[in-house]
Amino acid sequence: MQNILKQHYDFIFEDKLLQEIETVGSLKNIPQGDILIDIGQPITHIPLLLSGAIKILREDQQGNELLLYFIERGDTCAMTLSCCFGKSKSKIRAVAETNVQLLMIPIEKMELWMENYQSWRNFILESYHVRMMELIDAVDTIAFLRMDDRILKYLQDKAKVIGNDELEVTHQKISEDMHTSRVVVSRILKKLEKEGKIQMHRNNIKVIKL
DNA sequence: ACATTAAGTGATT
DNA sequence: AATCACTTAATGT
Repeated sequence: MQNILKQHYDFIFEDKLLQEIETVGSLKNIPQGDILIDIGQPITHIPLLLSGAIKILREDQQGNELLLYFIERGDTCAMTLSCCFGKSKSKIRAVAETNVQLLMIPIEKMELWMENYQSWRNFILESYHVRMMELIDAVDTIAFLRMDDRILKYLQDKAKVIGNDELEVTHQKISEDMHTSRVVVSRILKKLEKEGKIQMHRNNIKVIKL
């Protein structure tokens, strides 16, 4: 575990902080598909992502989901950070996109480290910034791109975060993430395949244009 | 062989 | 782009 921690955070955190993280943090392995944090849940820990990828979803009153963005290793969840400061509950749902390895830090450490470690302050601020940009990007995607571009972007992002251009996914699942109907997804995927951007098989889509 | 689930298609709004 | 109704194809039992 020391190794994994060092591997991703060695250049970010100072040695003393790394040691503290090690003693205070608890290592967690989450299998693919598990919900890490759901809407309305209070936040008790800050997750540091060691490996794998997480997708962040929003949900409407009817229970329809909408994908906001993915989080990759070396990142943390900005929602969690925001909740720590505001002492509010989660406004989003986080689902393990792949098997995920996390280091959970109790939120009590947040303020303490903010005061004592410059590297921690920088990390938090940087995370906020990066996440804010992601969110703007997500809004642009939803507001300005048409469904076919949105789906292509979705497939590319997904391929990127899992590090594999072969996606095991059904049209139905895509439609849920994109908040549209399966029929629309099928038609658009068909179009993308004709354009040579993807290849389709049952339960499997290969992304050509990355 | 049959049931189930995934994907394709035309028509309508 | 959404929805309906229906078909076809793949897969599990």
